[in-house]
Amino acid sequence: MARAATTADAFNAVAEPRRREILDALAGGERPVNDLVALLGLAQPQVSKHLRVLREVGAVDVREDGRRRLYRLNGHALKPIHDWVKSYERSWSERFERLDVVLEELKQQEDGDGVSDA
Amino acid sequence: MARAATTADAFNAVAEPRRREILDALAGGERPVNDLVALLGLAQPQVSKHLRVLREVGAVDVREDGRRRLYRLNGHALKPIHDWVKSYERSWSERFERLDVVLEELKQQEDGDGVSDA
DNA sequence: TTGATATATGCCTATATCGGTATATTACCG
DNA sequence: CGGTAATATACCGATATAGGCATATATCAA
Repeated sequence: MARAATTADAFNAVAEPRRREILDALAGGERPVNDLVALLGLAQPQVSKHLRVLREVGAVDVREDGRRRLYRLNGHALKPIHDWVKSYERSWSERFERLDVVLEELKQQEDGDGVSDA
Repeated sequence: MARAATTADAFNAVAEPRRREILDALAGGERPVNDLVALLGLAQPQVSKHLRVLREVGAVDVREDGRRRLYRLNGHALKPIHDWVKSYERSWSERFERLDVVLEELKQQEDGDGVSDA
């Protein structure tokens, strides 16, 4: 079996740096494909392909405008990523480290206080 | 060119669901490989391979203990993911939507107040 | 109508997977 | 020492890429 399809979920779609760049560019607002081509310095077909992947996982929406297609960010598709990674925030956040210290102290007290059902 | 290596960065490493499961399991504390094998219901070699990928991006650390190897989570490697995805939080968070409303109102007032250099 | 512009798609190649199975390596036990 | 347990690695096969290039499609302009 090969690796999961990039269109399988947002995690896979976003693993490609170019696609993250595209999303970052779209964070500034709706844009036609050629704008992205110029901004990212990629070939047009590649940009279209990346946009297709992002569309398939729901990270962008398209709107027709004459011969142009305007792509818009739909950050909601990224929520699962945020939700997952958020639970690891305590690993690096000083804020959470302090919280852990406090909780540990509380636990020590509790143990010492003999909060048993005796 | 093929897809980027899973060891290229945390984004790629974490795109694989099994590896996320492994990290989730390690969130509970240090564990030997066989524990993970049992927990995830995967074959041992697969677990070892996934652990290798996670090690290469720094998401886990290993410690030797006799013939076992104890793996430990190193969530710090996930910070870049968190940092990136965090900026999209406003896309779905009601909290940020309300903030946007407030900011918009402030902007309206400012415009109406004629804060010009005239 | 003819041509130019904007975008999507098809085809090709090289590559890095991911799972499965067998095996090598190292440590522990009697 | 011989055997078993714990883990890593090698090899294989199938597959889904990602980029490059050509081209189809549709819209606008003269």
